[in-house]
Amino acid sequence: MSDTTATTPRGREATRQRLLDAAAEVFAEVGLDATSVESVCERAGFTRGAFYSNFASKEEMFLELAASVARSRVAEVEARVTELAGEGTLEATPATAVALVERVLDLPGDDRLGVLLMSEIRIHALRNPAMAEAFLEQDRELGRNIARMIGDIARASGLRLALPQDQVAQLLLLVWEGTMTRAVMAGRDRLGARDEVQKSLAGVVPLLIAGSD
Amino acid sequence: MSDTTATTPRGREATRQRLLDAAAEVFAEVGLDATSVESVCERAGFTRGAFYSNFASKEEMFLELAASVARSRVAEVEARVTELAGEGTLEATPATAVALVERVLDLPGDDRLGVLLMSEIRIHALRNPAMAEAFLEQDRELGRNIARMIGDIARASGLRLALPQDQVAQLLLLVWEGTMTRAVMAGRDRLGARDEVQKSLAGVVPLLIAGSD
DNA sequence: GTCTATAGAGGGATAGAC
DNA sequence: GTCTATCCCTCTATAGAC
Repeated sequence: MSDTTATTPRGREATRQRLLDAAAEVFAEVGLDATSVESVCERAGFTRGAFYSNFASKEEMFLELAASVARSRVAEVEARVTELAGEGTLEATPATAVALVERVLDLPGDDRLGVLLMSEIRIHALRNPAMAEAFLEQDRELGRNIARMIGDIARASGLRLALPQDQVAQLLLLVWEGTMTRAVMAGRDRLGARDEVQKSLAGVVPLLIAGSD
Repeated sequence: MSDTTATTPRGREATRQRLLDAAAEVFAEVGLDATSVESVCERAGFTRGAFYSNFASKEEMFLELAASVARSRVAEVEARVTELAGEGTLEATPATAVALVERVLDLPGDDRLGVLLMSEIRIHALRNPAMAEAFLEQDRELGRNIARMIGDIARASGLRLALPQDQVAQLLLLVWEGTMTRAVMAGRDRLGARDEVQKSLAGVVPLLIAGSD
């Protein structure tokens, strides 16, 4: 059935994944430098031997995790934008456009741990040119997808954008990120954070999408 | 002249300050956890003995540094807002208001190292409730001052705000921070970063301050 | 008040058993 | 492929000299 190339064909992938999942939690909770390989292994139910059989080092694993998170986020947003475009449910007023933006940007794992993990990735990107390039590329890719959605909404609804698509998209991402961060810092849970983000967007989005037709 | 209470009256304060300055750099460059007390002392021109004579631990020093940075930022912004109000130079159009906002928010030390240090402080605040409270209080205080300035400008210029003062202020801070972070990550120098921030603000500010009478 | 020396703990990475 | 044992280095924090 499944291809049995080496010794534990799907076991290896499963181990890698369990280690990566555990690492995502620990990295988020205490940061890369304060994370011991042992603590990751413990949470995943392995010992250090398994870790070093799958990853060259703690840093290499962090890079892989960051890349994986970036891919997931971009793919998820792209899928939602495409889905939205396919549904043809893009008619909106400046007020109801907020819900569409929320539907696209409310990513899975964008809870307390997710925000912490993204913050951890971001600060390492600030210090590491290679990571910075990858981070900014993810940011641009997210921006392109949001810009596409914004453009679709404006076109379908006869609304005029107050700023160029790209700038609107970057602004939305920035408001989302900043508001989420502040909400998490204030101890809001997932619902409370969503609430604050919605309030922020409800203020900003109508200014960006002015009615015209 | 100066009060000679103990042994080295102003020498002690000078040592503390040199250690704090050195620590600010190292914390920014590599992060709290990757910082060794030794590296801070080396940069300040001392050895570990001097450090532990002045600070209880690395963490305690970080807290003190974070508090000091927060105080400076709040004080600087407040001083500029008050200065601006005193000058009576608050007449502005939606376009020229950008320069006033810039003049207040372009803080000293808001270069690459400053952004890194604030990011480091922020991520620890995300993980530490006590630091979070202090960080959010600084944020609110900055917001109050910006809101005051925004209100003054609108009143003096006969402009109408598109959103409540507080929300406008928070949005400006958020745009400032997000744009600066992205600019630093892209490797922009101080001038390049200012440029990007100005472009962002030039887009957003006119939407927030709509002309009326 | 600052320096040198050192104790003591922790963690990254490797080697070899199974 | 995973586990156990271990090497070795780094770092925090303290004790005592000056």
